[in-house]
Amino acid sequence: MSNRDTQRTRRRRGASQPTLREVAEAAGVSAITASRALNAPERVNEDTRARILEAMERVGYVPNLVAGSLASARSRFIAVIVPSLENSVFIEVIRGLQATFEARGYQILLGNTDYDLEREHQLVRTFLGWSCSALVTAGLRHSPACRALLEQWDKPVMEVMELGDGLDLNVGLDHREAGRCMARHLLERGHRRSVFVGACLDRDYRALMRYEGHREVFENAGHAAPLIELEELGSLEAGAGGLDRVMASHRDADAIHFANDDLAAGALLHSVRLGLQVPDDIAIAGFNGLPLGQQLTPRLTTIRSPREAMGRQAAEQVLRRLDDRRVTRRRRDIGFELLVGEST
Amino acid sequence: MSNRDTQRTRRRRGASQPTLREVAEAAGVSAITASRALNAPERVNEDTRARILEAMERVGYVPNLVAGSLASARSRFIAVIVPSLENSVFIEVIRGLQATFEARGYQILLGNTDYDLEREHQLVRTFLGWSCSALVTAGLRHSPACRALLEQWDKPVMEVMELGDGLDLNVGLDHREAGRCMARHLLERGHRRSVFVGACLDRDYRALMRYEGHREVFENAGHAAPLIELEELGSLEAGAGGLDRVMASHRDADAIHFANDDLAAGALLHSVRLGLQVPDDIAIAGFNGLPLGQQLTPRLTTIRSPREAMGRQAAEQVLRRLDDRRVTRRRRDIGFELLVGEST
DNA sequence: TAGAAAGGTGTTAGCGCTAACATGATAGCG
DNA sequence: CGCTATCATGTTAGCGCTAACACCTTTCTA
Repeated sequence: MSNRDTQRTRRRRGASQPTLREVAEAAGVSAITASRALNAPERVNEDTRARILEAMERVGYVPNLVAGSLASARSRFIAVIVPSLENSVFIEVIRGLQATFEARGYQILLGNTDYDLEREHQLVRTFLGWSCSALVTAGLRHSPACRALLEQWDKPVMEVMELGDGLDLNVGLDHREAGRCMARHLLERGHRRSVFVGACLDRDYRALMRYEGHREVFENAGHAAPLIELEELGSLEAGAGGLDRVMASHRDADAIHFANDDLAAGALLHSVRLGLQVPDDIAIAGFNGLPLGQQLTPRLTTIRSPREAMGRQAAEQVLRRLDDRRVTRRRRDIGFELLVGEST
Repeated sequence: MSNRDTQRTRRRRGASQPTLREVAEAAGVSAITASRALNAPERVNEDTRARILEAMERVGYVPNLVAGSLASARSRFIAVIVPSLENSVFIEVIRGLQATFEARGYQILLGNTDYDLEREHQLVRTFLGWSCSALVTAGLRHSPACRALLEQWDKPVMEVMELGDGLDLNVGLDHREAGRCMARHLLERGHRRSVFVGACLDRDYRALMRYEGHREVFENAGHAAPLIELEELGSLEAGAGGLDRVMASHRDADAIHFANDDLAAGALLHSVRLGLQVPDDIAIAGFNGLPLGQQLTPRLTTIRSPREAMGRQAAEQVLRRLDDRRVTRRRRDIGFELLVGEST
């Protein structure tokens, strides 16, 4: 008796939530049967299961998922790591991931690196500590320590956004080719003196890859491929500023290839204020295929990348793996589409 | 010996990650000291701590946060529940929350209800099962069961977006008053025949509150306050369609008060295509204060709500509570600002 | 009709960590 | 010098759940 009292004083939570054991007692079964009623219904007799569910309802049982994860050494978490939440591009990928994973009962753990590889490493460590079922990260670049950590991890790792030699699974598009594609289009339209305008290209290295594709095409055709780098990653205001800078420094430019649609749309809107005719005075092209570009007059020429679909496909590949089904291709090119508007 | 063998065969994970116990052995201390080296450094001698950290580094220790949470009955999770990820408004709030919580070492668990209160209840149950430290949810409306669950929960609950009688903490703005504010502005500018255009007002009930404020002002001034409801929540295309519908059904309208900036901007861009003069032929007003509206010509009259700041303030209030500091006001009006452009 | 297979449930022993209490050493004090 | 206070560390006992195995019953098979 005194022994029992001692034990009781050492309990952490006096009046905590009802536990599975209490539910089991209320239903006249063992704890493991109650556990199975939730996690493996097909292994429990139907009547027994109904009795257990009724007991759960009655006592107000809320499963302790932390305890379940510890015991089973897995959680229904999917770690998702992106470099930024400012950029609508990542939001759309997240949306695709979230919809697909949530429908299958997985919970997303969202991490934001702010374009810092060290921060990514730290997030990966934290997420591994949560026994995630899989990890999805934007991009193929990681710190060596982070790469090592992920390589020795035995669960699916998915890298999205770009295409290349990845750790495990990969769904993305070829940014260099996208840059080439737009450059070819500009040449076809007769624009020879095109300026590429990007921002923070050290962090937004996918935009840099697009520039490299652009430069390759222009230089192969015997033209220069000047580059202007802005300070702000992607906003309408920055795009307006970009147009001003091109007008000031490249007075003979006949086209601007912007790193993204936010910049391009900002420039297009600004061109109205400056009284410039697009594309006659200057052509404007973007990247992303945002709806805004299609609502402007003239419509923005851009490249649409299926971002939500990318998230969805990535999630499906990961789920295949989690279901122990064969993953047909570890690397999957999601492609892109040139949308020709009247701005070029 | 045979006993030990039996035990060994019953282990779940043969070659699992190194545990705290192994780190402790490597450093020549007990497990609890190693635990304290991470979670309560001030309670461990500096040299001992350095030795432990070095051992962790050496063996590649990754803390098992699931086990820690189970033992301590708390996690560093903050549940965040929003009705949609399509709407940039929620994204911005999430950004504010995320930045503030992440800086303090909390991890956000993001849930999307798709405007379904039953789904919200389910998410709340799941999140409580993860021993979250606090819960942030968008809006004051919940299912009765969900409300009951949250009321008996003993951790901070924060409701954001709107202002009113909440469960616990509340940071938001008065949408009815915002609707009144814009309506007064329209009257001041001489617009008497104003149409309110919203979308899915059963789900976007905050927009409905703005309409009610709008109607109150117009009716008190002796004018009608017609309402048109669109099918799509907020997109440029839907806004263009909204303008068409107003032109078709209210030929004498002199102003359109849109439920949000996406719709309003869509209409403004469409007005160019229709050859309408804004505001002379028709005035256009929005809500949200998106950057896009300020880049259009004419600039969009709208109401700016400080959404990222709302997220940040909400997070700070919750952190105060978690730090056991006094929360000065449980309800906090974040306010709004009328941005007058040339579109009215 | 014996034996195997399948179905349904229970017992036991942890998962890896930390709360609570315990202990020993050192410092501070009159 | 004995007393308490503080610091640094250790021992013990779970947190609530599920994997692994065990066992009994019922059904199927040859």
